[in-house]
Amino acid sequence: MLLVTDTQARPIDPAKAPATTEEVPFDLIELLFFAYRDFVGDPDRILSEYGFGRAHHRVLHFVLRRPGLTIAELLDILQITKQSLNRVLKELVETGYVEQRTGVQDKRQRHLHSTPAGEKLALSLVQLQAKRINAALDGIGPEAAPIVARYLAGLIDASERHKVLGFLAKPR
Amino acid sequence: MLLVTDTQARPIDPAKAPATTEEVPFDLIELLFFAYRDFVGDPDRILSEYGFGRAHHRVLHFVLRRPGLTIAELLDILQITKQSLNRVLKELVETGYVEQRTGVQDKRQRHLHSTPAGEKLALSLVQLQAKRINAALDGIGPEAAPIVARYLAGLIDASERHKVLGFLAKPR
DNA sequence: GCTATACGTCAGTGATGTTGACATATCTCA
DNA sequence: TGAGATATGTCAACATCACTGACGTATAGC
Repeated sequence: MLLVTDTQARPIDPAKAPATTEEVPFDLIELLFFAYRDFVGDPDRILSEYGFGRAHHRVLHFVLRRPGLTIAELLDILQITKQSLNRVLKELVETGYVEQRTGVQDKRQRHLHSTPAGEKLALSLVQLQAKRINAALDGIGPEAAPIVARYLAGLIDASERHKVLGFLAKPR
Repeated sequence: MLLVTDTQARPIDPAKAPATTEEVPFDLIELLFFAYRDFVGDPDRILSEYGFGRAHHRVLHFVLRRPGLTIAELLDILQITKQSLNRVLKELVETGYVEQRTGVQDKRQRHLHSTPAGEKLALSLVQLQAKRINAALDGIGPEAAPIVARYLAGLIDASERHKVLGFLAKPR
C-alpha cells in the first residue's frame, strides 16, 4: 500500500468543472441519500424478523396497492427481471402472504392478492412509513406535500413519468 | 403450484387498519421509490462502464465533498461495515481514482482524497444528478428547494438528523 | 393449427452487504 | 515506559438481490 503523507486538503477547483456551469445542489443530492436510507430502514428491520428483505417489501406493497395485478404489471413497476421477481414472490406465496389466482379472461395470467396476513404486514409497513412522512410534513406545514410530490415526480425519467403518475392517480 | 381462480379484487378495508388511524400518503411513499431509482440510475450506467457500482459512487462522492476525510468518518456517513467499504475503496485506490494519505497528527488515520481522475469522474456524476434536480426544480419554481430540503431532512432519523445537517452545513 | 404471449424454472454469475476473528501500527494515559 | 484503547487492514464464510441465457408449458388469437 503506497501512502502519501497528507499535507492539505485540495479544494474543488470550479475551473476544472465540465462545460455545464450549472450549480450543484449538494444538499438536495445528499439529503435524498440519507432520507431514502432511513425511510427504507424501518421496514427493513421488521421484515428481517420474517426472513424477508427489501425485495419482498416492494412486492408486498404493490400487491397491497393494486390487488389483482398481474406478474407482467408488477415487473413493469419494479423494473426487475422475472427471475428476480420469481424468487421473492415464490417465498411470499409459500409462506402465505400473497396469493396467486389464475385469470378468468386470460388463464395465462396470474393475479396477485394479499392474504389477510399479507395485508396486515403490508399495512403495518406502510403505516410506519406514513408516520415518518407525516412527521416530516408536520414540521413544515401540509402545503409542502404537493410541492414535494411535484418535485419527486420531476426526478423521475421523463419517459417513465406519465406511466408512474397514471399509476398513482388510479384509485385504490 | 396451487392457484385459486381470480374472481374479484379485494379492496383495502379501512376498518382492518391497526390502531394508527393516520392517513397513508401512498403517493409520497411511491414517488420516493420511483424518484430514487431513476436518480441513481444515471450514475449507475456511467459507473458500470468503469467496472464500478453504486458503492463506488458513494465513496467517490463523499471524498469529493470532504477531501481529506478519514476512514472512520466515511464509515459513519455510509453506515456500512469497514469490510464492505474496504473492498470498494481498495478498488478505487488501485485504479487511481482515490488516494490515501497517512495522517500528520495521527499516523493511524488515512485521509482520503480524489485524484484528478477521481475528481473528474465524481464531478461528472454529481453534475448529472444536479441536472436532474435542477430540471425538477425548474418545473415548480426555485422556492420549492428549501421546502424539499426540509422535507427530506425530516425523513431522516431524528437521532441522525443533527449530524447530517451539520455535515451539509459545512463549507466545501 | 401455427405463432405469439404469459409465466415458470434451471444454472451460473456479480455487486453489495453482513458477522466474526485476528493482525498491525499508533496513540494516550497512568 | 508499558498497558490498553484506537484506527485501520484483512481473511473467511455467508445472505440478498440483481443479472444473463436457455428452455419448458399452457393458453390466446388469428
